[in-house]
Amino acid sequence: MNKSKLKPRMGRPPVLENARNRILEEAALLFGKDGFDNGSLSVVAERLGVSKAAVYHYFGSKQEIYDAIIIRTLEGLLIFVGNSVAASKGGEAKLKSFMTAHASYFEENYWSFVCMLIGYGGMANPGLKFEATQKRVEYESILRKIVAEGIADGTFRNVDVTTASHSVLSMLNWMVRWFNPNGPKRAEEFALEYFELLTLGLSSRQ
Amino acid sequence: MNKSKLKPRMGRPPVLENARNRILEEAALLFGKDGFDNGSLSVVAERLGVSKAAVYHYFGSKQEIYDAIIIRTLEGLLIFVGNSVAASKGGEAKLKSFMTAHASYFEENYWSFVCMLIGYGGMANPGLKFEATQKRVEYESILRKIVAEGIADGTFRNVDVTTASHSVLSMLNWMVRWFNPNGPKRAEEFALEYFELLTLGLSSRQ
DNA sequence: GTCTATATGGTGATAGAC
DNA sequence: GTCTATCACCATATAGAC
Repeated sequence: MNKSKLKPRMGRPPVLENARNRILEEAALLFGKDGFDNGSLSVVAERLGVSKAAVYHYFGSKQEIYDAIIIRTLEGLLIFVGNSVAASKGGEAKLKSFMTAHASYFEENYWSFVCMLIGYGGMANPGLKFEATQKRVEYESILRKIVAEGIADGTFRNVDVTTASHSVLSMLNWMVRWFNPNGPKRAEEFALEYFELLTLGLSSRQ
Repeated sequence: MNKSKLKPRMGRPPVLENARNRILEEAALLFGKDGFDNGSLSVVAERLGVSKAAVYHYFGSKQEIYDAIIIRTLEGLLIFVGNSVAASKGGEAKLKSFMTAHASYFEENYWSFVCMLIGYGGMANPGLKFEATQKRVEYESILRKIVAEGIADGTFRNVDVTTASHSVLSMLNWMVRWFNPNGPKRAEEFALEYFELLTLGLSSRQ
């Protein structure tokens, strides 16, 4: 008999301040933990205290949200690591800066970074936005330049630039496998240890 | 009017020979390419020419199929790499064997391996079967032993065993990011290059 | 052992009121 | 800008016939 709604609206619905950013952050947390497919936008909406439809007001699709996370994370990485490297002089110092800055940024933006790594292409993801691919190439080229210049000025041995660059990125990115954000060890420490191992080498031969 | 089925069965339905294995192979291919969530069992069934229900006759759930792929792949890796290492003498030779055998096995069992890497735990997967975790630890301990013995007999510098082991596994596993199964370069070549770089070091200092 | 048919449930996405 | 309500879809998984 009672036709009135259970929860009559008393006024205007709450406005979501800084909506796009908050959605991206919540989504990154969710996708990072549960994966892109398992992370539901209903949960994102719920956590922000709005409806799912409200989320769709700001982004056209789930994929669009994911892409935005990746692009944003890559952009930040590029700037942060780029600046850090630029502030160092000499091949070894630059390489060390690259590695520790990368690790720092990874830890600081943990879930977004995890998001990026799991959908990173890697296993041949053709849907990846061109913009992201471009930024990734740009990022890798910073590292390649460090290695190439180090070889040119005699700081580094005459190794293959691609092999060396890839091995650095492998160690840094696979760190997600060992790193625990709540653990005692900072990502930067990992990076430093890798740096020393890689530059000095494992072998005791001279 | 015609009540007869379009495709009346002439006899017994086809028997799926070696059913479990064929399901695992087809599923590994699918999961590796599309991911666990996107890979549908309907497709597996279709490709094998049976119904989805038939697949469920052999496995209780989708997760069970996935787990079986991982376990099987890890078991094979453990045996293959273990034998290869055992056949080599000396720290450097053993490490080289470990790395090249790992790469070989990776290439030979490409899609299953990709399956394993994407759901590998890494990003804190609590659902991972205990059996898989155990095998992973066992596998890692082969490598740790190589490094530790190499340090003990003076072949290697006195590095941190965990750091060194992790850097080796990082390079090998993140290879999935650069390796193209249809490309000109074999996985073993990657591994060899990483081996040389890691043992000799990047720096030209003596 | 395999089939057809269906239960069940959750997802992304949309329409239209306010 | 946000809501409620709902659509359309497709997945896993199951029941029961043959």
